[in-house]
This record gives sequence, C-alpha cells and structure tokens, in this order.
Amino acid sequence: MRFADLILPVPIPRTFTYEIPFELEGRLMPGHRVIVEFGKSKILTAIVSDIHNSIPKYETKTILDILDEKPIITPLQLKFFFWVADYYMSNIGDVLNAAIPSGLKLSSESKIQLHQNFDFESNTFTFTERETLILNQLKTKEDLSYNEIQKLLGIKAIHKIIKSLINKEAVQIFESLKDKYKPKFEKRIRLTSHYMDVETNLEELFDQLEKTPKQLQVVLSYLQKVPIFKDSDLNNEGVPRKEILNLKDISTSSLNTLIKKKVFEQFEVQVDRVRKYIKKTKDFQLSPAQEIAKEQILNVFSQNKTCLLHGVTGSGKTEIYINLIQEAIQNESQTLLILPEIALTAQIVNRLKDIFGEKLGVYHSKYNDHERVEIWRKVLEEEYSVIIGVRSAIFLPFTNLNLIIVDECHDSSYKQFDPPPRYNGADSAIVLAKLHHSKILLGSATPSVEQYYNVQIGNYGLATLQERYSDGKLPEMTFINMKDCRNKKKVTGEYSNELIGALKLNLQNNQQSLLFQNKRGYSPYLACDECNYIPMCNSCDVNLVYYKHSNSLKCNYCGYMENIPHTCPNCGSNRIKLVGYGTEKIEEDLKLMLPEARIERLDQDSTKNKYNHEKIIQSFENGNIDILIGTQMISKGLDFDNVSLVGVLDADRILYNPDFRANERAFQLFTQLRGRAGRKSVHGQFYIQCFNENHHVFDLLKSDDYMSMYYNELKERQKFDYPPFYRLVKVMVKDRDKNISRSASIFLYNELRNLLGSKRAIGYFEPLISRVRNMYIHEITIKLERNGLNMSSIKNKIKSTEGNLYKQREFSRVRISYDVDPI
DNA sequence: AGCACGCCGACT
DNA sequence: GTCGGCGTGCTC
Repeated sequence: MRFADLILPVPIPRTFTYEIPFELEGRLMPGHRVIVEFGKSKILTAIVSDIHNSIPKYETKTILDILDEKPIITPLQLKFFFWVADYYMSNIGDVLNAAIPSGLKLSSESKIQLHQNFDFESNTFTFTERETLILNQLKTKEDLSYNEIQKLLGIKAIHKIIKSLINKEAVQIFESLKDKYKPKFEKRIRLTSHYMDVETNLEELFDQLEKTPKQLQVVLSYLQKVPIFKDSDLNNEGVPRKEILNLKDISTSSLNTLIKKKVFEQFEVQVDRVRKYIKKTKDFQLSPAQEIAKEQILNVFSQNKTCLLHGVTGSGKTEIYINLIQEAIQNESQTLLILPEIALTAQIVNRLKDIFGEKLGVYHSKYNDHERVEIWRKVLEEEYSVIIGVRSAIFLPFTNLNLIIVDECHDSSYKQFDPPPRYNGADSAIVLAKLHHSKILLGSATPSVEQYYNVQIGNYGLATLQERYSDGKLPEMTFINMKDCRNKKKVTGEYSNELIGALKLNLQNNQQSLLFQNKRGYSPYLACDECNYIPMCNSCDVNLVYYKHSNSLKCNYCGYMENIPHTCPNCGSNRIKLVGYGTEKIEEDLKLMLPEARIERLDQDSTKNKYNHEKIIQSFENGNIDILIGTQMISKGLDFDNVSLVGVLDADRILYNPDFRANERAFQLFTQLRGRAGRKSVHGQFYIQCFNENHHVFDLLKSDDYMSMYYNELKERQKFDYPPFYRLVKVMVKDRDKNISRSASIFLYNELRNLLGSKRAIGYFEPLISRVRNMYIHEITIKLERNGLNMSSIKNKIKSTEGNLYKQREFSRVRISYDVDPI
C-alpha cells in the first residue's frame, strides 16, 4: 500500500496519486487529511480517497504530512462526494470545497510559529542557513505565512525546510485541526471564598464599602444575580463579566478595584460557540389527522421507500417531523432535517432546541467557520443526534444516519448554481439516504411535478395531511385588476386604493400584514428622460440597480458599484428619473401613505448582518411591526398567528416567466403566501394585484387544487419533452470573445447532435443574460429520456465531446460547464 | 482555477 | 537593451 489517491481542492476533474512516505504506511486511511505540494509552488490540504499499490505511469510526489489522528471524512461520505461529482458532472475538488468548512482546509496561507518548547539557547540541533533565517525572523514576528517565508527565502519550494524545522521541534504549523480549533473562553466573576461566610465577612464588606457607593452597587448587583445566601454553590459558577458590566451604573474601574481588593475574582471557562439551551421536554399530542399521516409514513418506510408527505399549509407538518425525530433518536441514531436557507429561522430552531436541547446541532451558512468546524466534529463524534441545516448539511460526517427529512422539498433553492457543484440538496438527500440505508421523508404542501410523478409511478410512497388547524378555512382571495383601477383612477402609484384600504383597516383592527414583492429583475433603475439611456454594467449584460441606502448603482451579477450620475452620460441632460419599484421603494411609499403604521422590510439587503434578519422577525412576532414588506423570504417558514392580510403587489411578474416551470412555481409561491395569512383565529385575507385575474393558475389557486395543477402540468411536460419525462442537462459555453463563444457552442452542439441525435441535443442559444463578468455565454440544452438510458455513460460521453472541442486551437481557452437537472 | 513559462511590444 | 503584457498548457 504505497500510493494514495487524493482529492485536492482544485477544479480539475480527477484525483491525484501521491506516494505514501514510509512512516505513514499502514497508518494512512481514506478520509485523512494530508499536506502535499501541488504544482511547483502550491501547498495544499488534500483528502485521501483511496489507498492502493498500483504504480502510476507518471512520477509521483510524496505526501508531506498527515493532519489528523483519525479520518475526518467517513468512507460513506467519500462515496457520496463522488456520486455528487459524477451525477452533477462537476469536479470532485469542487464537491470537496462545497462540502467541508474552510476551517478544515490548509491553504498556502497557513502559518508557522515557534514551537512552544523551543528555546534558542538550549537546543541541540544544528540548523541550515535557511532554517536559521526563518528562526531569526520568528524572534521578532510571532508567526509567518507560507507566502512570507517564500519571500524571505526567495524560493518557492519551502515545505521541505519547514518539515525539517518541525522535525527538530523548532516550529509548528498552527492550522492543523487541533490547533486551529480554538475554544472560546468567557470571563466570569465571582466572590472570593472569603466572603462566602455570609453572616460575618459579607456584612463587614458592606460596612467597608459604605464610602464607595459605586463599588457597593457592584456587589449588590452581583448578589441580586447570585443570591449566595440561598445557595452558596451558586457563587462557584459566577456571572459573566460582560453581564455585570452591562448593568446600569456599573463601570469597569469599580469592578477592577474590587478584583484588586480581592473581593471578586475573575476566572475563565470554556464555552461552546453554539449557544446552549436548557432542555425542556415539551410533549404534545398529534391530532387524529396527523396520527393517520404518521401511520402512512411509517408504512412507506417499512417498504424501504422514499416517502412524500403532501400536507397543506398550516396542517402541522412540523409536529410530525418532531414526533418522528423523537422516535428516531430513542434508538441512538442520527437524524437530519434540511430546510431551504430562508426557512431556517430562529423560530423553528428555538422550537427544536426546546425539545432536543444539546442533542441538536444547527448547520447554517451564516455560521462562521469555527462554528461549522465545531458542528462537523460533533457530528463525527455523534455528540449531536439531530441536525437541522441547509442544503450543505447533507455533506456532514454522519456515521449513523437513520432518518432524513427534507422540508419544503419542492423549493428551488435546494439547487445550488454558483459556485459548482450545481447539486440539488433535496435530490441528493435521497441518494444519501440510500447510502446510509436511512429512511427519508420529503415534505411539502406543493411538491414539485417531478416529485409527485415519482409517487404516481410508485417510486415514492405517499402520506397526506389535508386538514388545517382549528377548522382553518382558506384565506379569502381578492383579485385586484390594476388595469381597471388605473382606468378608474383608483390607484396611487403602483398601489390600488383597495389594497391600501384593506391595509388601513387591518391596521385599525390591530392585525399584522405581509406584503410580497418579487424583487427579481424588478429593482429600480435609472433612465434618462430625454434619450432613454439606462446605465448598464460594463462587464455584464444587465442594467445597474439603484440602491437608496448607499445611494449607488450596483450590478447584481458581478457586484460592480458606481455613484449616481447627475447628468446623463449619453446626452448630458439632468433629467434622470427612477424607474421600477423594489421592496425599498415600496417601504418608502407605504410609509408616506400609512404614516401611522410601523413598517419594516425583510430581504437580502436588509439582512446582510447575521442577526438583523432575526431581529426583524422577532420584532414582527412581538407585534412591533404592523406591515412587513419582503421578497421570497417572507413566504417561507414564518408562522405568525396575528397575520391576517397578505398582499401580492405584482402577480404578473411571477406568472409570466419564460420558463416551463412558471405555472408550477407561481402556484407554489401563491399557495405558500396564502398560507401565511390567518393561521389562527382570524379569517385571513389574500390580496393579489394583477393585470389578468383570469389566468389559469388563479383558478387552480381559488379551488386550492394541487392535483389539477399537477395533471395540467404533466400534460404540458409530456407534450414538450420536459421533466419528469425527460432529464435536462444544460451545457454552458463561456468565452471572452462573443464570436468564439458562439462558434464553440455550434461546434459542441454538432458534436453532441452526432453523438445523441437531434432529438436529444436541442440546439444552442444565447441566454437572456448573455454576458456576465465579461464572459459571453451560450447554452446547449440536452434532453434525455427518463427511461432506458444509462445516465452515467451518457454523461461521460457528453463530457468527452469537451475533449474534441479543446483539440481545436481556437477553442482551447473556452470554458465549459454543466448544469444537470437545471432549475 | 492558479501559476509558470514563453514570446512579443513600450520604455529607462 | 529589459520589463512586463497576456496567451498556453500543466498540475500526480
């Protein structure tokens, strides 16, 4: 066993074989992290994927070092990573990058520092000139990065030197897992043991402090928090220093004086970054309808099938999830619950924390790297038995996974687009479940057509939950025809008087409202009134979007920003106006129209900050906001009892999308939005502003008829060879030169047509946004029939055409990427 | 994707 | 004369 195949975090579609150094033979296992030199100057962390004896045709480099005692990736994970790479036609290195927190990666930026036991005087090793140079540098500088050392020595291949220094115990790398994971400490304060004698010493203290009221105040405040006369053990735990200092009238100096006087002592304890919760067991009873659904689910599980739970909004799917998880963790196994990113809110997390306490781990992209590493390790060591997370949580190192639940399984945000791998977390979870022999439940009020089709053909089993809470009637739907309103002058800007009136009434009744605006492609932009010039992005084929809070124009594709021009760059006119309206504009307008209402906005821009988002939701929940305006964010996962009105401002935008899934999407979105209104007691209102209230989707919505929607769609999909009858693969061709992009896509299209036939290779075209970051894009759509094809061999064939393309000189720099099952 | 190598123009 | 522009090809 002399060779190891390694997964490197680079976008190259293969593993790399390195030689295993003698001292690691027999010790190195798949899943271990190692350090290797890659190319001439890069030092990378890699994951061992396989160990073997077959001598490669090329010369191999040798693994430089091992980072872990125990593998940090399980064999099952490796299998899963390779499946994702294969299925989604992406590089295994990209999968690795998506899967593991960057805290587990060692880059060229990793640093060395002097070894803790190293002493310049007493050491017995001799050092080379270069080694001495590094050591001398470390006398004055605490640490050095690889780059700094390369500069210092003027050479690139430095790892051997560093390795030698490590062997001599002169320096250490401090980005290995153990070192990089720095536990977090909290400073706490407690009374010194002297004052634990309440009767005498503490009384004395009060007397002493009479002349220093500030200090006395500190002691009194402390005793209020820690009543030691009731239980003297309480004092040992103390109080966080921060907590004391946050109190009114308490200053750092008086506290510090008391510490100096040895009244208080300060000590540190290690705390978990992931907040601790006290476990409160809350028992609840499933309703009869929920019980029946649960029985259906268990029945499907017993047939070893994927189960789809079709439960209307407000029917209490979450209770069923909790019930299933509770049963699952009783037999000591792990459970994974995944949600779309914007549905993973404090609301659901706190609810689960209450029930599962410290057994629950939360995996969210907003968590920082330390937190993610911590969760990774705790999953690996099975300290967590329940994980609630976003799509990337499927990559965690489960060892004993027995139940996976995918909530809102139809949600398109389960699909990752950028950066690759372009995987679908919901679909991949099914494969993950197969690998673990785990049960899997998909839950949604509006399953995707593909998912329901799988039920229909018997691949999945079905459970249904059609009963709403508390007789829960459907919210009343009102369509407001904006064309009529405009003709009759019953509008103010983009807002019908009817909707504004309803909002007002709702406000008077002390009820809350949600207002939805699909911001996509609909944010405000600038236009010249004279020549109609619109500021565009220089590198992308889109207009710049106006942001009021920063008073700037921004490209939503590449992030480019510029200041607002005062005169038109085209004709010099100063008549530049704002066109279109996004959530920001609506917030402003509404504040003018309803000055008495407390209005807030929830979207990506208002929630850049990690906790802002939760603050707004919290404040809405507490009734401190009357009207919440938002994008998709408000359609998912938020359950507020006091919301009785939901309004959609521009429904047409959602309906008329050039996408074969437009109707399905619109139905899903409207159903979800409606589900937000009137969850309890009050009868909800659902207002839709649109130009065509006769749209077919609205009929389906009125009758709440998922099945008709499904059968309609299915017919259309069959007619036009779309999923679920066909699988789509999108080939994307990118080049800096538009003509080369075009001719390369023609070349590739011809290759693919020869290979697959013109029924499968559909054609090449310029996408709607044909230039991003100065790269011109063309796309080729491939349709593969669902049955009778060997997908992985077809995908390999598709990939092989890439080779033919690159053989052509003029296309050598063209970039090809794939999107399997695009959404 | 990086990054080194290599072949051409505009400067001290 | 050389510095550095970016096109090209490789990475075990």
